[in-house]
Amino acid sequence: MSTSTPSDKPGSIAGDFPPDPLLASGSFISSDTTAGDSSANRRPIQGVTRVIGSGQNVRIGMPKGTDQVHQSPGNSAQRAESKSRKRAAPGDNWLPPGWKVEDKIRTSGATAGSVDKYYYEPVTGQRFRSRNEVLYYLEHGTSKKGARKAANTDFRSDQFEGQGSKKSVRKAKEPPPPPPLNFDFESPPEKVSWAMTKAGEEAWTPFIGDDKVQDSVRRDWVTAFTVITTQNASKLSF
DNA sequence: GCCACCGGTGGC
DNA sequence: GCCACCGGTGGC
Repeated sequence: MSTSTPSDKPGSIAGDFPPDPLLASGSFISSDTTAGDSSANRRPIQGVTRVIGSGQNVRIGMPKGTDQVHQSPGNSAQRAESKSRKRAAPGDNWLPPGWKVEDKIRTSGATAGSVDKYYYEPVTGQRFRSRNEVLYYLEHGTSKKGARKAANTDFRSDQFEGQGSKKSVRKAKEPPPPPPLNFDFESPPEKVSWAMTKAGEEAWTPFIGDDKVQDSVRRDWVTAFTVITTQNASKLSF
């Protein structure tokens, strides 16, 4: 019983939304969709899964009365974050707004009971298996391994970049193009307004003045934000 | 010892 | 061939 009342918020505004997604790191509201049947589930036996918005971390399930640790988030979530190898993400604070995290609990095998985390890109629904994969995607705009396919179908091709160019057809193996981090830190937009274009959806569209910000630009923002907060967090001096 | 990450594989 | 899942490992 998903209870996502589409019609609440009596006098909900419509003009100026306060929080700029780029500034609010882990805060995000997500209606509890996916009741566990939508699409992913081809196998007969499957573990409990839980999709949540970024910013929180829920762990549920527990095959067989195994009494596992009762997670106690506490505040130890600010330990080592510098290293880029393992054990890097305390929480999911590094996740850009809109991304979903799915905790999948294994139900069989020698590792039954352990949890796998999957990250979903908000627009395409692409799935990633680790923080590294997500960061790579954010920075390169593509995943290393030809991407596992998307689950969603909310494509929104950018309607620009004319230049009548012939879009290179993705070659099987081709080193990713130069770092696509395009953000002018020197002179960022003075004001950005975010409007919800689809009620009930997490589709916020940025506007600068009356001009809609290109989706590709929006992505650059996300990338810049992520890069900064995850790789240079301690040395900000812009 | 814990746990994030990724390789590899088996089912569809 | 695609995709979800498990196994195993290496870093902490």
